[in-house]
Amino acid sequence: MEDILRSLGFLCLGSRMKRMGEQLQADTQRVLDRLDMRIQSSQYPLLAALDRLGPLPVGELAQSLGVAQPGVTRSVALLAELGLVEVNPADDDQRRRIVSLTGNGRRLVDRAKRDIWPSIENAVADLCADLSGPLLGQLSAIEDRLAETPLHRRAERIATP
Amino acid sequence: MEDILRSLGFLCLGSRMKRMGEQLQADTQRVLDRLDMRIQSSQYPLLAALDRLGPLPVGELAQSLGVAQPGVTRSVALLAELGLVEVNPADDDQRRRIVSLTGNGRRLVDRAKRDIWPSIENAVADLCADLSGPLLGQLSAIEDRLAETPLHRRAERIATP
DNA sequence: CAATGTTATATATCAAGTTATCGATATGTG
DNA sequence: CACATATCGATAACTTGATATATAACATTG
Repeated sequence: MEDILRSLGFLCLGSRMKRMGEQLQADTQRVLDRLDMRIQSSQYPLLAALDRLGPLPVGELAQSLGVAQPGVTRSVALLAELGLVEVNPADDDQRRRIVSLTGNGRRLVDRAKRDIWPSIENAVADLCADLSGPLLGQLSAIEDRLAETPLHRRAERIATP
Repeated sequence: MEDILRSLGFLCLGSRMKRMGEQLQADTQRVLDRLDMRIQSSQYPLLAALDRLGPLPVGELAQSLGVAQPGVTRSVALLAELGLVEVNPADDDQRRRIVSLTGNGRRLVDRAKRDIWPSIENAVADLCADLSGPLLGQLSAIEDRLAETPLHRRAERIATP
């Protein structure tokens, strides 16, 4: 069965990258599911941002993640519900709401950094290893490799030391 | 402001590709909006599939687009509402519903192929021109170029002959 | 040939992104 | 100081992807 997005080349690059991104996220989710991490893979970038940059107001969090502000508001509400982040008004400006990791959030991130992220990162690096040349060719290679060996099996194989 | 997805490299490749795909689709939409095409950019792959492969049942359409079947069912219902596609039961198997372009759909696709798709394709090709080397570097270059000159301005500059 | 199983599609629900808009707080100026 | 304007975040409505499940038609088999 012909893969239309692949055949259309540059014309549908956006749709194709979105599709690949979704597949990678879904595969990553399967890796996370095997451990008892019960949050969605899509929430990790927000936690990682707080880890790297420290407490941030909603707007700056949105900027550093490259998504629109309402998306961050929703994610923060969800993570606050789970007790992983908390929100406090800024001292100097009552409009700004500063998001920070809670103790539980901190522990989860530390554990993820130690036990999980390395194996995901290695699996994706393995997926993209030794690629070169034009973008469309690299994308095709990644799709082919992923069809052959899904990401969660690569994460098994490449156990973290 | 640090771009977290970029900093995280392979770990968040899925989120990053999804984000880039969404931006490309949104930019493409802006190109389409300037003409009087009033359908969403995300519907074009389905129309292109019917154009290239001819009438297809829902399931095969889903496979050739690389998306799940319910998504196709919904898109088809929408395009049928607009009078661009029609659905008929297969002769031999009453379960299969064959999707095909209507006269209006055919005309829209022909017009898009002549007037619009080439300029989008050229704009994206321009965006990706002269890239080589590792994937992450190419993605960064595309993000940088897109921030400097959005796709819809590239489509203006590179008028189709 | 009736019962059971399989397949194709539709429907329901959820997730996560978007834009547009509202309310509350800051800010700046006449 | 008061009022107009700007900014921050929340909310609503929509889009489009996903999965799970229901329904209807076909296939198989005892």
